[in-house]
Amino acid sequence: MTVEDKKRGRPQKDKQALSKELIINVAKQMMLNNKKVPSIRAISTALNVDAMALYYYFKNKSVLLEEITTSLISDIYEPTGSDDWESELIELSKSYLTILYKYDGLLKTLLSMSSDSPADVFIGRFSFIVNPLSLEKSQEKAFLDLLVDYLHGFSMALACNSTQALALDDIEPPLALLFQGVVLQKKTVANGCR
Amino acid sequence: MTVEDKKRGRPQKDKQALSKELIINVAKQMMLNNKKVPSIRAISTALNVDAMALYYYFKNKSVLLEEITTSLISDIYEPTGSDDWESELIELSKSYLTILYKYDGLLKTLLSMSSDSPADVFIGRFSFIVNPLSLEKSQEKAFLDLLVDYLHGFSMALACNSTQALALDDIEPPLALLFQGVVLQKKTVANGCR
DNA sequence: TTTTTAATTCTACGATGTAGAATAGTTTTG
DNA sequence: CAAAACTATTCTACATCGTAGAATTAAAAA
Repeated sequence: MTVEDKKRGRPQKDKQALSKELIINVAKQMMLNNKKVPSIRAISTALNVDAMALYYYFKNKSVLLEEITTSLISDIYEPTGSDDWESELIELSKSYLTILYKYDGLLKTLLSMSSDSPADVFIGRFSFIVNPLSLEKSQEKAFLDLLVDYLHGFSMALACNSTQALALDDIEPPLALLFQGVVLQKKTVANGCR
Repeated sequence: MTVEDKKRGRPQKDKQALSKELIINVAKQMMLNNKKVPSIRAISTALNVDAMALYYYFKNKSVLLEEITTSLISDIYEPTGSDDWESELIELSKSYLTILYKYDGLLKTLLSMSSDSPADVFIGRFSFIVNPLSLEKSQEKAFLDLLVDYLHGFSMALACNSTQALALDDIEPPLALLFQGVVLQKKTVANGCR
């Protein structure tokens, strides 16, 4: 009875607002501001709505987080089609890391999602970029696995090392090593050097 | 007033038990059994002690987790000194992953610890194993960074993919790629192949 | 013997996720 | 047009969590 005293029941048709999109957007904004996953109550407060209202739109919190995660896909770097695959991969990696960094706490959600996750999009774009290398299937898989798990690990390290500032460029030497490995492997096979 | 009704105050000298070590050991065992970080209350119940008793030994839960993490160091593979650095690194990596897998939820703790963490021990043993390669400082760092972050990422993937069984061997192709990169890089420099 | 210190339990608070019911509009149906 | 069904919301309540602070009791020191 302080100031607010919301009326129960379905709201009148005029100014209802509240929708999946609104909830997701507000939650995303809170993640950006507070650098952590907000509580259901915090989101609902920001929306000026009862906490349980969110459960009309999402079965539970983890579904909400999954949908937030899915909605991040559009932020992932879109390869230009240039044949400078190394630069393209670096660009892709950095944009992926930036997302994981900005929306801290979503990595676990992302990894436990079966599909529609930014990881899948990452994989698709990786394949596209790396296609001109015409690597063997198994080689490409090893390359990809090493890369994505590396990025996930790096992103966790970023998130935990609160002392350090974001040092995205730190991925370059390891990536360079990785790329050289792939390149040299191909060249070696090609001209018989050993 | 069910059955138990513990006496308050300092216990008599005879059968006190309770110590840092006991708490840590019980907590570790619970992590192994339940595959997750136990709550303070759960640990104290297992110890048949009030929850707040644990706070006499640890400032807060995260300190307890840090000490658990530190205590895992002894489980990390000790290199034999063999000059087969690739096998040694694989062995080291697998033992590290096994720990991270068995004690799920400790990765975050580990990453935010400033020292005495298994990661530091890992780094030390890595350096030892890789020493005969006499890599340049920056090369060795890139190698290490790529490896540890890869392992951390892989371990997260393991922990999240609850459907799959532990597939430690899946790290071998990526590691092979990584190793080949390092090796070929050296050979190339050595005999001028390009 | 008194005082201090050590080791414990009790009570309680503020988060958190969320189940279940009450409520009040809106839409559909007879 | 009234009744029934559905939709979208608030309210109340619970279990769990970490942990602050005080009370309590035994042991150790003075």
